[in-house]
Amino acid sequence: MKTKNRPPRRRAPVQHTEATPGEGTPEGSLPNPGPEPSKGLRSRPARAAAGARGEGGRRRPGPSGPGGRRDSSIQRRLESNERERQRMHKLNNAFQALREVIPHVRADKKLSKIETLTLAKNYIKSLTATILTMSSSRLPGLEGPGPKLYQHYQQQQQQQQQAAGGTLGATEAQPQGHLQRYSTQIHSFREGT
DNA sequence: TAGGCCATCTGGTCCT
DNA sequence: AGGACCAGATGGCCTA
Repeated sequence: MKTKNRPPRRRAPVQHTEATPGEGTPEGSLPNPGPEPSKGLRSRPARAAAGARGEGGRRRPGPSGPGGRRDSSIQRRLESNERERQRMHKLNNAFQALREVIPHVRADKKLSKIETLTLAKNYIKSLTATILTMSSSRLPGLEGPGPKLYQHYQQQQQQQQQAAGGTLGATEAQPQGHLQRYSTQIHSFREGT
C-alpha cells in the first residue's frame, strides 16, 4: 500500500465543449461563462486549456456536424459540468468528514476513498458488536447461551447476506436504517413538527 | 517508469 | 423538463 500524503490537488474546470477537439478552436478561446471562482467555489488552478484537447473526459464520438453544438446546448453542458463538479466536491467533503471520525493508525496519512469506506464499515461493525455485547450483558434474564440480542443481530446479518447474494457487507442495511430515521428527524425539525 | 489515486468531462439513465 | 446520479474515459500528480 502506497502512502498518499500529498496536498489535495485541484484541477481547473475545463470549460469547453462547443468545439470539437482539434477543430480550430484555440484553447481557452471559449466563452468564459463568468468569473472563474463563481458559485462559491474556492480558487481552482487553471486547466482550462486541457479541455479543448479532450483531456479528462470522454471524447465525443465525433463531430455531429460542422460547427459542433448549438450555443444553448453548450450552455447546458457547462452548467451540467458545474453541477457535477459541485456534487463531487460535496461527496469529497463527506469523505473528509468521514475520515475525521474514523480512528485509524496512519493519522499522518490521508486515507484513500476505498480505505475510508472499508475502515468505516469495519468500525461500524465493531461498534455495533460492542454495543450489543455490552447491552445484553447488562440486561437481566439474559443469562444462558450468550447474548440473545447479539444472536438475533447475527441472524439478521446472515439473512441479509443471503438476500444480497453474499456480495454485499451485511451491515450496510443497518446503518442505512439509522440514517433514514435521522434524515426523517432532520426534516421534521426543519418543518417545525 | 509503472501503478495508484484522483479530478474532470461526458452521455445515459433515473427521479422528482 | 430539468436536475441528480452513475459509470466510462482521460490525463495529471505522486510515490515506490
